[in-house]
Amino acid sequence: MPENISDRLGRLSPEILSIMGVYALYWKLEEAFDCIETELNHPECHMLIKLDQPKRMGVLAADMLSVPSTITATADGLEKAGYLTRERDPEDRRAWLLVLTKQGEEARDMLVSEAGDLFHRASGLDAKETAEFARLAHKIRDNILKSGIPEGLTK
Amino acid sequence: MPENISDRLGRLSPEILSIMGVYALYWKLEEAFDCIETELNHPECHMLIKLDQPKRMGVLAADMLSVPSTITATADGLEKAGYLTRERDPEDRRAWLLVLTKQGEEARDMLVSEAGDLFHRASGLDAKETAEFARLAHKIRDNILKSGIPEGLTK
DNA sequence: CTTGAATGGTTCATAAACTGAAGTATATGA
DNA sequence: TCATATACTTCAGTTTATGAACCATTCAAG
Repeated sequence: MPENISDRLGRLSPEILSIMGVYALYWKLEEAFDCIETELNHPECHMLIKLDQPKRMGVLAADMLSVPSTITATADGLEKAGYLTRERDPEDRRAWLLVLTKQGEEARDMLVSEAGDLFHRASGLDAKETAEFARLAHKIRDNILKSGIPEGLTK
Repeated sequence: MPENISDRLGRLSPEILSIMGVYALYWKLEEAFDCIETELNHPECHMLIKLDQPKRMGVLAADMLSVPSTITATADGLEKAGYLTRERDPEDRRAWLLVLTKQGEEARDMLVSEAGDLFHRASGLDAKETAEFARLAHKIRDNILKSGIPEGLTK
């Protein structure tokens, strides 16, 4: 019965098409994340990927459009499992820097490479299309982080 | 202190850039969804948007990369609130067709228009870039639905 | 027909994830 | 030095998602 699943979407606006594509990809990636590193749950994977360098928890919260308490919980898990350590930020001793351990670095490298692979398989895009998609996605992310942090749009 | 939030991502692969962009956009859209129709929660919004025509619950589950029990719960909420009705599919009386009511149609129209607006504001893309992004996103979604339904990759 | 297996949804108990409000410690400015 | 703001933590409560067992209908054989 699932013959015409990707059905007549022609009349939908580019914005809705974009949103549907983004949601499909997000859901697919989340689903696929289950199958690589059983040790880690989703938010831990997300945080690990973002820790390409030591970062303050507040920065991560902004980066992940999340709130401090969520970041605390996720960091707790990663710290307890030995993937990172908390170090006081010398520039502001109220803040913590999350620093990956050796184990954390290795897990992150693995994750990043797996995720790249995943994107490739899930999206089905070739190199040129991927580059173009990445360019636009990067631009979108910049715009979101720029506009999303200072104000709040509604709250 | 949040001066260099969108920091040196130059060395990240296009795949990771894409993923980060997709996640940022997804999270931003989800956050923004909170602010339009307080009556509806997120999964209900998603389902409503997908119901551009009557659909079977199984089709929706495939479409949303979800499982039947989740679809049941979401449909229950929408039905109880008067946005849709269940009708037996005449072609297979085991299956239900989810059909939007007048109220559901109106809510959907509003949502679709709001979501389009949201995408516009969140992404910051111009019309040409949006069209290109939509083209790639649509292609990605097609690929995911095509490959995602039959097999399962790992399970 | 009648039977057995497959399919479309539902129920329910549980787990995973997120959040806001109140609290602690440090910083900053008057 | 004191008041206020910031960075993070704690915790209790909500929301969301899920798998396993279940019911009803269909389909394919005999």
